[in-house]
Amino acid sequence: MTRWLDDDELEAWMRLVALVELLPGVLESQLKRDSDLTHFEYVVLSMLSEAPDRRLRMSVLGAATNATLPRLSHVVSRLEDRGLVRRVPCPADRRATNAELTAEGWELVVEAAPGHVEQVRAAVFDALSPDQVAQLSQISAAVLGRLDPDGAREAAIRYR
Amino acid sequence: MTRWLDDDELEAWMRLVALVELLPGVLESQLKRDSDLTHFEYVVLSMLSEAPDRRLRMSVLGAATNATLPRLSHVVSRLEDRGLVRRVPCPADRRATNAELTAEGWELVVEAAPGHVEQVRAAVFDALSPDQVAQLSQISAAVLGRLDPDGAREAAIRYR
DNA sequence: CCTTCGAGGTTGTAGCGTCAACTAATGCGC
DNA sequence: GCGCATTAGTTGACGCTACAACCTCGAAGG
Repeated sequence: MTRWLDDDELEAWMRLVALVELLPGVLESQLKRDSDLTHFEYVVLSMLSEAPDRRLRMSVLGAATNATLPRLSHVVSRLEDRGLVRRVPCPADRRATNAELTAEGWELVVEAAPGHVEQVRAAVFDALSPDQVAQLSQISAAVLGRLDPDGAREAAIRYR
Repeated sequence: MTRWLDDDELEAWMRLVALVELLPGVLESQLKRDSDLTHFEYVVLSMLSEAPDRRLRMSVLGAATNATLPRLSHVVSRLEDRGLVRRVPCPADRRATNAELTAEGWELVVEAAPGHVEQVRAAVFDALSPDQVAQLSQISAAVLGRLDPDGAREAAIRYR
């Protein structure tokens, strides 16, 4: 009945699972050590830093970072406590909240970015040929299409 | 100074991050719903089910599943409470502990496996051509080499 | 032997994410 | 304009993971 994975698929799957298990930890530890940030916190700050007026609506930010709203809300609260982000009620729609990067937040991302990018290079891109980068991009896109049939594709905001 | 990511790298990276963020959730929810298991719990049970005598030392199991020992210990405790796994002190080395799959544990994996494999197909392999599967395998291996310079490669125990 | 060091595991705590419940505001139908 | 469903977001409780402290056993050196 069940179509099991053949040997090639199995090997690919085992490796992908290992990658998914290990990659986050590697990113976290560098960011935590150097900037006291979670990778997800970094992504949030980074997204804000690229947005017009360094400000985004919670729901947009959530979609852009692939996060649930509760998760984002909690994280923004922590960042707010640290003075890196500010919550601003949206005048247009009074249900909505805008998250806005503070000056300190901006400084922290700017200072965290180089180390993070280097870590990403060291962990991922230094191991891949240009062809493989293109393949990875295609493959990820294809899988994302399955994982998240709707949005998430417009997370194409600049990451830097 | 810093070598930023070029456009292709950036796109690949954004997609990979999204994949790493979303894939676990998709796996978890199917397993949780159908078998009340975490993906990691499933992997643990699965590894045990393929091992000789359905038994492995904690440290070996930890290496095979890319888990830290504390994490594994906690998980095994939970599985033990549910009667799926049994801890057996190792007679040869009295520091060591063997985790052993119980009959109930075996039954649960056997019954959980088909649904899980189908989910993996639906989420990943159905989206990829055979060439892409091979590419993914290569790419993952290359990155893993950076993430985990030593072991983890011998996680080649059968997954089924 | 006896000491010391390292390996193998377990336990406690604190932090992050999820889920469900809840509040508040919008907009649609009539 | 008045309900009612829907959208936006927050909050609290619970579960899982990481990290650090700890304990026990084995092995190596003298």
